[in-house]
This record gives sequence, structure tokens and C-alpha cells, in this order.
Amino acid sequence: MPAATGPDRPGKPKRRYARRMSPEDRREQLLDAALAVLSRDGYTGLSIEAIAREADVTRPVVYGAYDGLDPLLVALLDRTQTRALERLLEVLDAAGPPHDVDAWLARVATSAMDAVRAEPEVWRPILGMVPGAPSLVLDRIAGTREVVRQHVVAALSTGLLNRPRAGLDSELLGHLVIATAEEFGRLLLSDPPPYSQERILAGLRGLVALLAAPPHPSE
Amino acid sequence: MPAATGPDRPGKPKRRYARRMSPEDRREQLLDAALAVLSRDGYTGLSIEAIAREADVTRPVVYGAYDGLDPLLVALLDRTQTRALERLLEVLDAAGPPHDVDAWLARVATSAMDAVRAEPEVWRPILGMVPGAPSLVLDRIAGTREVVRQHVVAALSTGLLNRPRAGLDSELLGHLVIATAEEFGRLLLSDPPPYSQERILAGLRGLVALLAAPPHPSE
DNA sequence: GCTGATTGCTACACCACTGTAGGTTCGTGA
DNA sequence: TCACGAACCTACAGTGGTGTAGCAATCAGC
Repeated sequence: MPAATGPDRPGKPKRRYARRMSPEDRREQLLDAALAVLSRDGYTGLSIEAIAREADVTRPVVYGAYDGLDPLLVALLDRTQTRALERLLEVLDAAGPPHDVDAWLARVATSAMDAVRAEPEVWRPILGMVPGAPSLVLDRIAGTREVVRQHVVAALSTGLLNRPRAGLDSELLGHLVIATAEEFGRLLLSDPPPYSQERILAGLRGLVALLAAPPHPSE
Repeated sequence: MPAATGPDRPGKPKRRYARRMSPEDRREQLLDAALAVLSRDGYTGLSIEAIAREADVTRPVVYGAYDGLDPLLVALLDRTQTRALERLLEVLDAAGPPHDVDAWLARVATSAMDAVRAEPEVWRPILGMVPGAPSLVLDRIAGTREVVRQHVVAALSTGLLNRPRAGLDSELLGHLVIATAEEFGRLLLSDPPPYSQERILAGLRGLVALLAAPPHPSE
């Protein structure tokens, strides 16, 4: 194959200028690029360099938008957290008040699972399914998780379980509710998915039926 | 401060030869070093270089013992998996047959928690508490977890819950049991520990009491 | 004590990523 | 149309890790 001797020599390909963007647009685009790299290569492959490549831009552009990888990651975490919590609130909002606990929970669970499956690239990192997560990320997730757990605990103790049962530690139970929800999420996003969404829902109903059953009225 | 002009010039400190070891001993020592690095710096800081430093040895020695970081990691995972499963078997063994399910579970849970707390550096990586775990590690953990889950499922369906209840999906329930156990483990190893071991045990008993309660005998 | 096999060390070439200084292109507004 | 500021690029020096070739110390057996 003869060397091309045209106006663009292979020696210095002279990169084409990337489309110009306002700082905000660039930032947003870079976060998208970072998320794409993350989904493809995990945190291990996430670097300023990789993000720049993904966005088809040179490194100085990235440094112009963010002061380094950590600030960029923080911004990505902010955006992800906001989106995730928005979705969850929408779900709770659309489900209305929990008059019939069983039906309400089925509605919430169904739409929550829909939401998770609709945006796997958002939820897989949250559920710990992306390899190489640094402590910055783990800490952030733990923090957010704790906030959500507080809400769950509040709901549990103010009697979403209609009869607050003696001997049940709602603080601790909150952890288990979260852990269970996360496990379900992971099952949903596994590849291939080991259980259908219906089966998971059925399992949940069975469990709740058990917990919500009245204490045996002997005596 | 005058430059030392003694027999050992600072220009070429001429590293002291490390103690010689048989290949097997060296391998074992390198795994220990790797585990130490892991506990201190996470997978992010885990490199051939770091392991060599920790073991006070040069890189070629490490390459002599293992063909690179991945094989070394696999060896470490093998060792960890063996140790962890050994401990769990010991616990099950010491607890005897589950005649009284409630008491049996309390015994098992107690000694399992003791075992976990006795070797945090073994269990923290298993429970996903060490940042930066690459997919090699995640996959391995998932595999082992699946094996353990199969046992749990078997126990569940052959009626460790004395009355096999209709409408309970033991396959799915197995996931939840594992997820719950892992969450408890994480709580135990958190720093600072948010709950005492007794409280966790109490929570577990409350939960089991609920699940094992006879279905309400109305009708 | 010598000697040879074994174990460890030094030194090198290489790669990927980090940050930054300084020149270049673009596009917008007068 | 032209000039100027904003946005982008090239190029370089620095860091830390990889893997290997070849030399040096050590120790076991004679």
C-alpha cells in the first residue's frame, strides 16, 4: 500500500477542530462521555484521557471544564444522584397514598423496576455492578443510601406496616429493606436476567403477605 | 547537614539482599503482602510494584513467583475462598443438627459473626468493602456466592423452615438470605460499627420468629 | 574452603496517563 | 470585512507502572 502523499500526510494528521461549545454544554457532554466509558470499561478504564477520546476532544478541553478526574466524578455523581432520586420520587408520587398496603407496594415495586430497567447505565453503577469503583464513589453511594434508609425507617415506624410489631428493630429492618431492594435491582440488571420481573414481584408479594399477616390470635 | 561519605554512599544505597526463600514460601509471603496492600490501599493501589515494596523485594522476584498481577490475584482469591469456606463449614459443623431451628440459627449466626470479626481483612474484600475491585474479583465473588446460595436454597426447600409455605419462591429467597447475611456482615465490619453484635442477633431472631410463626389459624 | 546452581538485584526500554505553556482556529459583533 | 476573545490544539516534561536481560550474592553439598 503506497504512502498517501496528498495534502493530509499521515505524518501529522492535524486533528480537525471539534465543534465549539459553551462551557455548560461541554460539561454536560463530558459527563455523558464519562458515563459511556464507565459502562463500557468500568472505573478502571476511566481517565481524563479516555473521556477526552470518547468525546472526541483533547485533554486540555477536559481540564478546562473540570479541575481533574475527581471533580468530574463528583459532578457525575451529583447528576446521577439527582436523576435517580427524581425517578424514585416520581414513582412514589404516581403511586398515591398507601391505603391498601399490598396493592400500593405492588404498584411501587412495578414502576420502580420499570424505572431501573429503563436506565441501566444509571443504575448499574449505583448497585455496585461496575468494576473498579474508587472510595470516592463508594462513600457517596453509602451516603445517599443512608438518606434513603432514613426515609424507609420513618415509613416503617410510622406504621406502613399497619401494626407496629413489638420486637422489630426498624433501624435494622431499614438496612434489610434497602439491601433487598438492591438485590432485586441487581437481579433485574443481570445479564442474562435470571428471573422475570413478574417472578420477582410475586416473590415480593409473598414476602410482604407473610410479614403483614396478623400475629397469631391464640390467647 | 553534611553528606555522609561513609562506606555506604547515598548515591547508590545498594539494596541489601532479601532473605532467600523457597518458591512456595515466597509465594505465600507475596500473597500476604498483597493482602496487606489491599487492606491499606484497596485494589487501586495494588500493583506488582506495590506488592514487591510491601514484601521488601524487587519486582523480578514477584515475576519469578507469578506470571503477573492477574495470576497473583487468582491465587489470592483461591486462598481467600478456601479460608472463608473453611470457616463457614467449621461454624456449621460446630453448631450440630438443626433440631430447634431458632436456637440453632442463633448459634450459627453468633459464631459466624465471630468468625467474620476475627478476620476482617479476609471478609471485607468478600463483602465488597474494598474499593477498586476489578471484574476478575467481582466475577469470582459472584461465582462463589452462587455456590453458597445453592446450598441455602437446598436447605430452604428441604424444610429448614419447618413448614414449606406455599407461595414462597425458595430460589429467590436464597438471594435475599445471602444479601441479608452480607448486609449484616458489612454492618459488623463498618467503622465505627453502627450496631452491636447482640442487636444484630436480636434483629435476626425477631425476623425469624416472624417467618416461622404458624400461619394464622383462623378458619 | 570451593564451586555451581539458585535466588535476588540492577538497569533499561517501553507504555499510558497527567498537567500545563503557548500557539492556532473559529465565530461573533462592530 | 476584520478584529478580538473564546475555545481548541500541539508539544513537552514529569510520574509511576510493566516486563525482561544480564549481572551479583548466597548457600548447599562436596
